[in-house]
Amino acid sequence: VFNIVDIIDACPYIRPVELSGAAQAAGERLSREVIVEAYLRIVEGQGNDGVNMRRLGRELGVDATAVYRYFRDKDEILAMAAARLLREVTRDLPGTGGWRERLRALLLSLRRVYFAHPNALLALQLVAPMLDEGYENVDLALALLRESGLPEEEIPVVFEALETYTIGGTVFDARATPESLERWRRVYSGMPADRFPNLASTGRRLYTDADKAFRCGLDLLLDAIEAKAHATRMDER
Amino acid sequence: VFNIVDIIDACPYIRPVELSGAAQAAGERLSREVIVEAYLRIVEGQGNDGVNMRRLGRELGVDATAVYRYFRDKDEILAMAAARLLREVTRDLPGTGGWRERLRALLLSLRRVYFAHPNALLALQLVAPMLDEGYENVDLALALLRESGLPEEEIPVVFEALETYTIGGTVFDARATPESLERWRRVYSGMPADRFPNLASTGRRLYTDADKAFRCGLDLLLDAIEAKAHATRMDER
DNA sequence: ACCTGAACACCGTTCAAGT
DNA sequence: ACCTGAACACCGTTCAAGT
Repeated sequence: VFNIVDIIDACPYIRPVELSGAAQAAGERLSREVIVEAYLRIVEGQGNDGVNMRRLGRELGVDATAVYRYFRDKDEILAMAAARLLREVTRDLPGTGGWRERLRALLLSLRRVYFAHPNALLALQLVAPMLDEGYENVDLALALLRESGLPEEEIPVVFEALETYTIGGTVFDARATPESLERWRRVYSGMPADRFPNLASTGRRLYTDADKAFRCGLDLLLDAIEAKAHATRMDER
Repeated sequence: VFNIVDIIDACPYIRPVELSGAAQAAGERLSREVIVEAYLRIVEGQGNDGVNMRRLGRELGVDATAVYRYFRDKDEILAMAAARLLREVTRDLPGTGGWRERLRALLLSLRRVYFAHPNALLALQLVAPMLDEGYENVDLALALLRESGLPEEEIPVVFEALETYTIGGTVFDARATPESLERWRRVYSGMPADRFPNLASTGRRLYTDADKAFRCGLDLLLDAIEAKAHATRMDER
Protein backbone atom coordinates (compact mmCIF):
# COMPACT_ATOMS: atom_id res chain seq x y z
CA VAL A 1 0.00 0.00 0.00
CA PHE A 2 1.20 3.44 -0.87
CA ASN A 3 0.28 6.79 0.49
CA ILE A 4 0.74 10.36 -0.49
CA VAL A 5 3.95 10.59 1.50
CA ASP A 6 5.60 8.03 -0.73
CA ILE A 7 4.62 10.02 -3.74
CA ILE A 8 5.79 13.32 -2.35
CA ASP A 9 8.98 11.71 -1.21
CA ALA A 10 9.60 10.20 -4.60
CA CYS A 11 9.06 13.54 -6.28
CA PRO A 12 10.50 16.20 -3.99
CA TYR A 13 10.28 18.86 -6.61
CA ILE A 14 6.53 18.95 -6.45
CA ARG A 15 6.61 20.16 -2.87
CA PRO A 16 5.71 23.82 -2.56
CA VAL A 17 8.99 24.95 -3.95
CA GLU A 18 8.27 28.36 -5.31
CA LEU A 19 10.22 30.77 -3.22
CA SER A 20 8.12 33.49 -1.72
CA GLY A 21 8.64 37.02 -2.92
CA ALA A 22 10.17 37.83 0.42
CA ALA A 23 12.73 35.09 0.08
CA GLN A 24 13.58 36.28 -3.41
CA ALA A 25 14.00 39.79 -2.14
CA ALA A 26 16.28 38.48 0.60
CA GLY A 27 18.82 37.99 -2.13
CA GLU A 28 18.80 34.31 -3.08
CA ARG A 29 20.39 33.78 -6.41
CA LEU A 30 19.00 30.32 -7.06
CA SER A 31 15.62 28.66 -7.24
CA ARG A 32 14.27 25.54 -8.86
CA GLU A 33 12.73 27.60 -11.64
CA VAL A 34 15.97 29.44 -12.34
CA ILE A 35 17.97 26.23 -12.42
CA VAL A 36 15.59 24.48 -14.79
CA GLU A 37 15.58 27.48 -17.07
CA ALA A 38 19.37 27.52 -17.10
CA TYR A 39 19.38 23.83 -17.99
CA LEU A 40 16.98 24.38 -20.89
CA ARG A 41 19.01 27.35 -22.06
CA ILE A 42 22.20 25.32 -22.18
CA VAL A 43 20.55 22.48 -24.09
CA GLU A 44 19.28 24.98 -26.61
CA GLY A 45 22.77 26.34 -27.14
CA GLN A 46 25.12 23.42 -26.51
CA GLY A 47 22.89 20.54 -27.42
CA ASN A 48 21.43 17.77 -25.42
CA ASP A 49 24.68 16.24 -24.17
CA GLY A 50 26.44 19.51 -23.54
CA VAL A 51 25.11 19.85 -20.02
CA ASN A 52 27.09 18.92 -16.95
CA MET A 53 26.89 20.24 -13.42
CA ARG A 54 29.93 22.47 -13.79
CA ARG A 55 28.56 23.97 -16.98
CA LEU A 56 25.25 24.50 -15.26
CA GLY A 57 26.94 26.27 -12.36
CA ARG A 58 28.80 28.51 -14.76
CA GLU A 59 25.55 29.40 -16.52
CA LEU A 60 24.06 30.34 -13.16
CA GLY A 61 27.15 32.24 -12.00
CA VAL A 62 27.42 29.92 -9.06
CA ASP A 63 29.49 27.00 -7.87
CA ALA A 64 28.56 23.73 -9.55
CA THR A 65 27.52 22.13 -6.29
CA ALA A 66 25.16 24.89 -5.19
CA VAL A 67 22.21 23.40 -7.05
CA TYR A 68 22.24 20.38 -4.73
CA ARG A 69 20.45 22.48 -2.21
CA TYR A 70 17.51 22.56 -4.65
CA PHE A 71 17.61 19.20 -6.38
CA ARG A 72 18.46 15.78 -5.10
CA ASP A 73 20.43 14.89 -8.20
CA LYS A 74 20.90 15.70 -11.85
CA ASP A 75 18.08 13.44 -13.00
CA GLU A 76 15.66 15.41 -10.89
CA ILE A 77 16.61 18.55 -12.77
CA LEU A 78 16.04 16.80 -16.08
CA ALA A 79 12.71 15.41 -14.97
CA MET A 80 11.52 18.80 -13.83
CA ALA A 81 12.65 20.27 -17.13
CA ALA A 82 10.61 17.62 -18.91
CA ALA A 83 7.58 18.42 -16.76
CA ARG A 84 8.05 22.05 -17.58
CA LEU A 85 8.08 21.21 -21.29
CA LEU A 86 4.95 19.09 -20.90
CA ARG A 87 2.92 22.21 -20.31
CA GLU A 88 3.77 23.43 -23.78
CA VAL A 89 2.41 20.35 -25.52
CA THR A 90 -1.25 21.27 -25.31
CA ARG A 91 -0.60 24.93 -26.03
CA ASP A 92 -1.58 26.02 -29.53
CA LEU A 93 -3.58 22.86 -30.14
CA PRO A 94 -6.91 23.10 -31.97
CA GLY A 95 -9.71 22.86 -29.42
CA THR A 96 -12.20 21.66 -31.96
CA GLY A 97 -12.34 19.12 -34.75
CA GLY A 98 -12.64 15.37 -35.07
CA TRP A 99 -10.89 13.04 -32.61
CA ARG A 100 -8.51 11.85 -35.28
CA GLU A 101 -7.08 15.15 -36.37
CA ARG A 102 -6.90 16.38 -32.78
CA LEU A 103 -5.08 13.24 -31.62
CA ARG A 104 -2.71 13.55 -34.53
CA ALA A 105 -1.95 17.19 -33.72
CA LEU A 106 -1.42 16.29 -30.07
CA LEU A 107 1.13 13.56 -30.74
CA LEU A 108 2.96 15.65 -33.32
CA SER A 109 3.14 18.44 -30.75
CA LEU A 110 4.57 16.00 -28.20
CA ARG A 111 7.22 15.00 -30.69
CA ARG A 112 8.02 18.60 -31.55
CA VAL A 113 8.46 19.62 -27.92
CA TYR A 114 10.62 16.69 -26.90
CA PHE A 115 12.70 16.28 -30.02
CA ALA A 116 15.23 18.77 -28.67
CA HIS A 117 15.11 17.32 -25.16
CA PRO A 118 15.26 13.52 -25.32
CA ASN A 119 17.36 13.27 -22.15
CA ALA A 120 14.78 15.18 -20.15
CA LEU A 121 12.09 12.91 -21.51
CA LEU A 122 14.04 9.80 -20.54
CA ALA A 123 14.49 11.12 -17.02
CA LEU A 124 10.75 11.74 -16.76
CA GLN A 125 10.07 8.13 -17.71
CA LEU A 126 11.71 6.93 -14.51
CA VAL A 127 10.46 9.59 -12.10
CA ALA A 128 6.71 10.25 -12.57
CA PRO A 129 6.07 13.50 -10.71
CA MET A 130 2.67 14.52 -9.44
CA LEU A 131 1.93 17.69 -11.37
CA ASP A 132 -0.70 20.37 -11.11
CA GLU A 133 -0.52 20.90 -14.82
CA GLY A 134 1.26 19.06 -17.59
CA TYR A 135 -0.85 15.93 -17.88
CA GLU A 136 -3.58 17.68 -19.83
CA ASN A 137 -2.15 16.08 -22.94
CA VAL A 138 -2.38 12.56 -21.51
CA ASP A 139 -5.94 13.05 -20.33
CA LEU A 140 -6.83 14.53 -23.69
CA ALA A 141 -5.31 11.63 -25.60
CA LEU A 142 -7.39 9.18 -23.59
CA ALA A 143 -10.51 11.32 -24.08
CA LEU A 144 -9.98 11.41 -27.85
CA LEU A 145 -9.49 7.66 -27.99
CA ARG A 146 -12.78 7.26 -26.13
CA GLU A 147 -14.40 9.60 -28.60
CA SER A 148 -13.18 7.42 -31.46
CA GLY A 149 -15.56 4.68 -30.40
CA LEU A 150 -12.91 2.09 -29.64
CA PRO A 151 -14.14 -0.58 -27.20
CA GLU A 152 -13.41 0.49 -23.64
CA GLU A 153 -11.14 -2.44 -22.82
CA GLU A 154 -8.81 -1.61 -25.70
CA ILE A 155 -8.26 2.01 -24.75
CA PRO A 156 -5.39 1.52 -22.30
CA VAL A 157 -3.37 -0.72 -24.56
CA VAL A 158 -3.95 1.38 -27.68
CA PHE A 159 -2.96 4.47 -25.72
CA GLU A 160 0.25 2.75 -24.66
CA ALA A 161 1.01 1.76 -28.23
CA LEU A 162 0.61 5.35 -29.38
CA GLU A 163 2.69 6.65 -26.50
CA THR A 164 5.46 4.12 -27.08
CA TYR A 165 5.53 4.91 -30.78
CA THR A 166 5.65 8.65 -30.20
CA ILE A 167 8.12 8.79 -27.35
CA GLY A 168 10.30 5.87 -28.40
CA GLY A 169 10.41 7.11 -31.97
CA THR A 170 11.18 10.66 -30.95
CA VAL A 171 14.00 9.68 -28.62
CA PHE A 172 15.42 7.36 -31.24
CA ASP A 173 15.20 9.86 -34.08
CA ALA A 174 16.68 12.60 -31.92
CA ARG A 175 19.87 10.57 -31.46
CA ALA A 176 20.53 10.20 -35.17
CA THR A 177 22.81 12.59 -37.03
CA PRO A 178 22.99 13.36 -40.75
CA GLU A 179 26.29 11.50 -40.75
CA SER A 180 24.95 8.37 -39.04
CA LEU A 181 21.99 8.24 -41.43
CA GLU A 182 24.20 8.70 -44.45
CA ARG A 183 26.43 5.90 -43.21
CA TRP A 184 23.47 3.55 -42.96
CA ARG A 185 22.40 4.44 -46.49
CA ARG A 186 25.91 3.78 -47.77
CA VAL A 187 26.23 0.48 -45.96
CA TYR A 188 22.83 -0.80 -47.05
CA SER A 189 23.10 0.31 -50.65
CA GLY A 190 26.62 -1.11 -50.84
CA MET A 191 25.62 -4.63 -49.87
CA PRO A 192 26.00 -7.32 -52.58
CA ALA A 193 22.86 -7.29 -54.70
CA ASP A 194 22.76 -11.06 -55.11
CA ARG A 195 22.41 -11.73 -51.39
CA PHE A 196 20.65 -8.51 -50.34
CA PRO A 197 18.62 -7.44 -53.38
CA ASN A 198 16.20 -5.27 -51.43
CA LEU A 199 18.92 -3.45 -49.52
CA ALA A 200 20.89 -2.85 -52.67
CA SER A 201 17.86 -1.44 -54.47
CA THR A 202 16.20 0.47 -51.63
CA GLY A 203 19.07 1.38 -49.31
CA ARG A 204 19.64 4.74 -50.96
CA ARG A 205 16.05 5.80 -50.48
CA LEU A 206 15.99 5.19 -46.74
CA TYR A 207 16.27 7.74 -43.94
CA THR A 208 15.69 10.81 -46.04
CA ASP A 209 13.10 12.37 -43.72
CA ALA A 210 12.55 11.09 -40.19
CA ASP A 211 9.56 13.35 -39.60
CA LYS A 212 7.85 12.11 -42.72
CA ALA A 213 8.43 8.51 -41.64
CA PHE A 214 7.06 9.30 -38.20
CA ARG A 215 3.94 10.86 -39.67
CA CYS A 216 3.54 7.88 -41.96
CA GLY A 217 3.52 5.45 -39.04
CA LEU A 218 1.26 7.70 -37.01
CA ASP A 219 -1.24 7.91 -39.84
CA LEU A 220 -1.14 4.15 -40.27
CA LEU A 221 -1.90 3.72 -36.57
CA LEU A 222 -4.75 6.22 -36.78
CA ASP A 223 -6.08 4.50 -39.91
CA ALA A 224 -6.23 1.20 -38.07
CA ILE A 225 -7.80 2.71 -34.96
CA GLU A 226 -10.46 4.38 -37.06
CA ALA A 227 -11.21 1.18 -38.93
CA LYS A 228 -11.41 -0.81 -35.72
CA ALA A 229 -13.67 1.75 -34.08
CA HIS A 230 -15.90 1.72 -37.13
CA ALA A 231 -16.13 -2.06 -37.07
CA THR A 232 -17.02 -1.91 -33.38
CA ARG A 233 -19.84 0.52 -34.06
CA MET A 234 -21.18 -1.74 -36.81
CA ASP A 235 -21.16 -4.71 -34.46
CA GLU A 236 -23.10 -2.88 -31.85
CA ARG A 237 -26.05 -2.30 -34.13
CA VAL B 1 32.13 11.13 -52.66
CA PHE B 2 32.89 8.16 -50.48
CA ASN B 3 34.89 5.06 -51.10
CA ILE B 4 35.31 1.72 -49.47
CA VAL B 5 38.20 3.00 -47.39
CA ASP B 6 35.93 5.46 -45.62
CA ILE B 7 33.58 2.67 -44.78
CA ILE B 8 36.28 0.34 -43.57
CA ASP B 9 37.80 3.14 -41.60
CA ALA B 10 34.51 4.00 -39.99
CA CYS B 11 34.00 0.40 -38.99
CA PRO B 12 37.37 -1.04 -38.07
CA TYR B 13 35.89 -4.16 -36.62
CA ILE B 14 34.85 -5.45 -39.98
CA ARG B 15 38.43 -5.68 -41.13
CA PRO B 16 39.67 -9.27 -41.23
CA VAL B 17 39.88 -9.46 -37.50
CA GLU B 18 39.57 -13.14 -36.84
CA LEU B 19 42.86 -14.24 -35.45
CA SER B 20 44.41 -17.05 -37.38
CA GLY B 21 44.71 -20.41 -35.68
CA ALA B 22 48.44 -19.87 -35.49
CA ALA B 23 48.04 -16.59 -33.66
CA GLN B 24 45.64 -18.20 -31.24
CA ALA B 25 48.07 -21.02 -30.63
CA ALA B 26 50.79 -18.46 -29.99
CA GLY B 27 49.05 -17.81 -26.72
CA GLU B 28 46.97 -14.67 -27.13
CA ARG B 29 44.38 -14.39 -24.45
CA LEU B 30 42.20 -11.83 -26.16
CA SER B 31 40.38 -11.48 -29.41
CA ARG B 32 37.47 -9.41 -30.63
CA GLU B 33 35.19 -12.42 -30.38
CA VAL B 34 36.25 -13.21 -26.83
CA ILE B 35 35.77 -9.60 -25.73
CA VAL B 36 32.30 -9.31 -27.24
CA GLU B 37 31.28 -12.58 -25.64
CA ALA B 38 32.52 -11.36 -22.27
CA TYR B 39 30.50 -8.17 -22.71
CA LEU B 40 27.34 -10.11 -23.49
CA ARG B 41 27.97 -12.43 -20.55
CA ILE B 42 28.25 -9.50 -18.14
CA VAL B 43 25.07 -7.89 -19.44
CA GLU B 44 23.27 -11.16 -18.96
CA GLY B 45 24.40 -11.36 -15.35
CA GLN B 46 24.77 -7.76 -14.20
CA GLY B 47 22.28 -6.08 -16.42
CA ASN B 48 22.64 -3.58 -19.16
CA ASP B 49 24.28 -0.81 -17.14
CA GLY B 50 26.53 -3.09 -15.13
CA VAL B 51 29.31 -3.05 -17.68
CA ASN B 52 32.36 -0.86 -17.42
CA MET B 53 35.84 -1.36 -18.76
CA ARG B 54 37.26 -2.47 -15.44
CA ARG B 55 34.50 -5.01 -14.99
CA LEU B 56 35.10 -6.21 -18.52
CA GLY B 57 38.79 -6.62 -17.83
CA ARG B 58 38.05 -8.61 -14.70
CA GLU B 59 35.71 -10.89 -16.64
CA LEU B 60 38.49 -11.50 -19.14
CA GLY B 61 41.17 -11.97 -16.48
CA VAL B 62 43.09 -9.09 -17.98
CA ASP B 63 43.84 -5.46 -17.27
CA ALA B 64 40.98 -3.15 -18.13
CA THR B 65 42.97 -1.31 -20.75
CA ALA B 66 44.08 -4.37 -22.68
CA VAL B 67 40.97 -4.39 -24.85
CA TYR B 68 42.02 -1.10 -26.44
CA ARG B 69 44.34 -3.08 -28.62
CA TYR B 70 41.26 -4.67 -30.19
CA PHE B 71 38.64 -1.94 -30.11
CA ARG B 72 38.91 1.76 -30.65
CA ASP B 73 36.53 2.54 -27.82
CA LYS B 74 33.73 1.15 -25.72
CA ASP B 75 31.03 2.03 -28.23
CA GLU B 76 32.75 -0.12 -30.81
CA ILE B 77 32.44 -3.11 -28.50
CA LEU B 78 28.74 -2.42 -28.01
CA ALA B 79 28.17 -2.00 -31.74
CA MET B 80 29.91 -5.27 -32.49
CA ALA B 81 27.86 -6.97 -29.80
CA ALA B 82 24.73 -5.61 -31.45
CA ALA B 83 25.88 -6.88 -34.82
CA ARG B 84 26.53 -10.24 -33.27
CA LEU B 85 22.98 -10.28 -31.88
CA LEU B 86 21.58 -9.31 -35.28
CA ARG B 87 22.45 -12.71 -36.63
CA GLU B 88 20.08 -14.30 -34.16
CA VAL B 89 17.07 -12.31 -35.31
CA THR B 90 16.34 -14.35 -38.43
CA ARG B 91 17.15 -17.64 -36.76
CA ASP B 92 14.10 -19.76 -35.92
CA LEU B 93 11.83 -17.66 -38.12
CA PRO B 94 9.20 -19.40 -40.22
CA GLY B 95 10.43 -19.56 -43.81
CA THR B 96 6.95 -19.85 -45.22
CA GLY B 97 3.59 -18.17 -44.75
CA GLY B 98 1.96 -14.92 -45.70
CA TRP B 99 3.92 -11.67 -45.70
CA ARG B 100 1.96 -10.35 -42.75
CA GLU B 101 2.61 -13.15 -40.31
CA ARG B 102 6.23 -13.42 -41.38
CA LEU B 103 6.82 -9.68 -40.95
CA ARG B 104 5.14 -9.82 -37.56
CA ALA B 105 7.33 -12.72 -36.44
CA LEU B 106 10.42 -10.91 -37.69
CA LEU B 107 9.76 -7.71 -35.77
CA LEU B 108 8.81 -9.59 -32.62
CA SER B 109 12.07 -11.49 -32.91
CA LEU B 110 13.97 -8.23 -33.25
CA ARG B 111 12.33 -6.97 -30.09
CA ARG B 112 13.06 -10.20 -28.23
CA VAL B 113 16.74 -10.19 -29.14
CA TYR B 114 17.36 -6.55 -28.31
CA PHE B 115 15.18 -6.15 -25.27
CA ALA B 116 18.04 -7.28 -23.04
CA HIS B 117 20.61 -5.22 -24.94
CA PRO B 118 19.25 -1.73 -25.58
CA ASN B 119 22.65 -0.10 -25.11
CA ALA B 120 24.19 -2.26 -27.79
CA LEU B 121 21.35 -1.39 -30.11
CA LEU B 122 21.81 2.33 -29.48
CA ALA B 123 25.51 2.05 -30.26
CA LEU B 124 24.70 0.29 -33.51
CA GLN B 125 22.43 3.16 -34.52
CA LEU B 126 25.39 5.51 -34.70
CA VAL B 127 27.99 3.20 -36.21
CA ALA B 128 26.55 1.23 -39.17
CA PRO B 129 29.06 -1.55 -39.78
CA MET B 130 29.39 -3.35 -43.10
CA LEU B 131 28.50 -6.91 -42.22
CA ASP B 132 28.74 -10.18 -44.07
CA GLU B 133 25.73 -11.43 -42.26
CA GLY B 134 23.25 -9.78 -39.94
CA TYR B 135 21.24 -7.69 -42.37
CA GLU B 136 19.19 -10.62 -43.58
CA ASN B 137 16.39 -9.36 -41.35
CA VAL B 138 16.39 -5.92 -42.95
CA ASP B 139 16.41 -7.29 -46.46
CA LEU B 140 13.64 -9.69 -45.52
CA ALA B 141 11.50 -6.94 -44.02
CA LEU B 142 11.76 -4.95 -47.24
CA ALA B 143 10.99 -8.06 -49.30
CA LEU B 144 7.88 -8.81 -47.26
CA LEU B 145 6.67 -5.23 -47.58
CA ARG B 146 7.06 -5.54 -51.35
CA GLU B 147 5.13 -8.80 -51.22
CA SER B 148 2.29 -7.01 -49.43
CA GLY B 149 1.51 -5.06 -52.57
CA LEU B 150 2.21 -1.64 -51.12
CA PRO B 151 3.06 0.92 -53.81
CA GLU B 152 6.80 0.99 -54.43
CA GLU B 153 7.30 4.62 -53.41
CA GLU B 154 5.82 4.00 -49.97
CA ILE B 155 8.05 1.06 -49.09
CA PRO B 156 11.01 3.02 -47.71
CA VAL B 157 8.94 5.25 -45.47
CA VAL B 158 6.71 2.43 -44.20
CA PHE B 159 9.80 0.38 -43.49
CA GLU B 160 11.23 3.25 -41.47
CA ALA B 161 8.01 3.62 -39.54
CA LEU B 162 8.05 -0.05 -38.60
CA GLU B 163 11.72 0.10 -37.69
CA THR B 164 11.28 3.20 -35.57
CA TYR B 165 8.32 1.70 -33.78
CA THR B 166 10.11 -1.57 -33.10
CA ILE B 167 13.50 -0.25 -32.09
CA GLY B 168 12.33 2.93 -30.36
CA GLY B 169 9.63 1.05 -28.49
CA THR B 170 11.98 -1.74 -27.45
CA VAL B 171 14.64 0.62 -26.17
CA PHE B 172 12.04 2.65 -24.32
CA ASP B 173 10.29 -0.34 -22.77
CA ALA B 174 13.60 -1.88 -21.77
CA ARG B 175 14.40 1.14 -19.61
CA ALA B 176 11.23 0.89 -17.56
CA THR B 177 11.16 -0.94 -14.25
CA PRO B 178 8.19 -2.42 -12.37
CA GLU B 179 8.67 0.40 -9.86
CA SER B 180 8.67 3.19 -12.44
CA LEU B 181 5.55 1.80 -14.09
CA GLU B 182 3.76 1.45 -10.78
CA ARG B 183 4.68 5.03 -9.95
CA TRP B 184 3.11 6.25 -13.18
CA ARG B 185 -0.05 4.29 -12.48
CA ARG B 186 -0.24 5.78 -9.00
CA VAL B 187 0.37 9.32 -10.17
CA TYR B 188 -2.14 9.13 -13.01
CA SER B 189 -4.84 7.40 -11.02
CA GLY B 190 -4.34 9.82 -8.13
CA MET B 191 -5.00 12.93 -10.20
CA PRO B 192 -8.13 14.93 -9.33
CA ALA B 193 -11.06 13.40 -11.19
CA ASP B 194 -12.70 16.72 -11.96
CA ARG B 195 -9.77 18.03 -13.96
CA PHE B 196 -8.36 14.74 -15.23
CA PRO B 197 -11.35 12.41 -15.54
CA ASN B 198 -9.71 10.04 -17.99
CA LEU B 199 -6.51 9.70 -16.00
CA ALA B 200 -8.43 9.09 -12.80
CA SER B 201 -10.56 6.40 -14.41
CA THR B 202 -7.98 4.72 -16.65
CA GLY B 203 -4.66 5.36 -14.88
CA ARG B 204 -4.78 2.13 -12.96
CA ARG B 205 -5.21 0.04 -16.08
CA LEU B 206 -2.14 1.40 -17.83
CA TYR B 207 1.27 -0.23 -18.19
CA THR B 208 0.26 -3.71 -17.15
CA ASP B 209 1.94 -5.48 -20.06
CA ALA B 210 4.44 -3.71 -22.30
CA ASP B 211 4.72 -6.64 -24.68
CA LYS B 212 0.97 -6.76 -25.16
CA ALA B 213 0.92 -3.04 -25.90
CA PHE B 214 3.76 -3.46 -28.37
CA ARG B 215 1.94 -6.26 -30.15
CA CYS B 216 -1.21 -4.15 -30.20
CA GLY B 217 0.54 -1.29 -31.98
CA LEU B 218 2.33 -3.66 -34.32
CA ASP B 219 -0.94 -5.33 -35.30
CA LEU B 220 -2.53 -1.93 -35.87
CA LEU B 221 0.33 -0.98 -38.18
CA LEU B 222 0.02 -4.26 -40.06
CA ASP B 223 -3.76 -3.83 -40.28
CA ALA B 224 -3.29 -0.46 -41.92
CA ILE B 225 -0.57 -1.66 -44.27
CA GLU B 226 -2.74 -4.55 -45.36
CA ALA B 227 -5.73 -2.28 -45.96
CA LYS B 228 -3.64 0.19 -47.91
CA ALA B 229 -2.07 -2.55 -50.01
CA HIS B 230 -5.52 -3.93 -50.71
CA ALA B 231 -6.80 -0.53 -51.78
CA THR B 232 -3.81 -0.16 -54.08
CA ARG B 233 -4.54 -3.46 -55.74
CA MET B 234 -8.16 -2.44 -56.29
CA ASP B 235 -7.08 0.83 -57.86
CA GLU B 236 -4.81 -0.92 -60.30
CA ARG B 237 -7.63 -2.90 -61.84
C1' DA C 1 53.74 -9.17 -29.85
C1' DC C 2 50.94 -8.57 -26.23
C1' DC C 3 49.66 -6.99 -21.62
C1' DT C 4 50.28 -3.96 -17.37
C1' DG C 5 49.54 -0.15 -14.55
C1' DA C 6 50.26 4.46 -13.48
C1' DA C 7 48.14 8.42 -14.83
C1' DC C 8 44.87 11.79 -16.90
C1' DA C 9 40.56 14.09 -17.99
C1' DC C 10 36.02 14.39 -16.92
C1' DC C 11 32.07 13.26 -14.58
C1' DG C 12 28.29 13.42 -10.43
C1' DT C 13 28.17 14.18 -5.74
C1' DT C 14 29.34 14.97 -0.47
C1' DC C 15 30.41 17.76 3.29
C1' DA C 16 32.88 20.76 6.15
C1' DA C 17 34.03 25.44 5.96
C1' DG C 18 33.12 30.00 4.76
C1' DT C 19 30.17 34.51 4.54
C1' DA D 1 20.40 30.87 5.24
C1' DC D 2 22.89 30.20 1.40
C1' DC D 3 27.07 29.35 -1.27
C1' DT D 4 32.04 27.74 -1.80
C1' DG D 5 35.56 24.62 -2.78
C1' DA D 6 38.28 20.87 -1.58
C1' DA D 7 37.69 16.23 -2.03
C1' DC D 8 35.91 11.59 -3.32
C1' DA D 9 34.28 7.82 -6.18
C1' DC D 10 33.83 6.28 -10.57
C1' DC D 11 34.29 6.50 -15.34
C1' DG D 12 36.70 6.00 -20.29
C1' DT D 13 41.06 6.30 -22.15
C1' DT D 14 46.34 7.14 -23.13
C1' DC D 15 50.96 5.76 -23.12
C1' DA D 16 55.28 4.47 -21.46
C1' DA D 17 57.03 0.53 -19.32
C1' DG D 18 57.18 -4.22 -18.61
C1' DT D 19 57.52 -9.40 -20.11
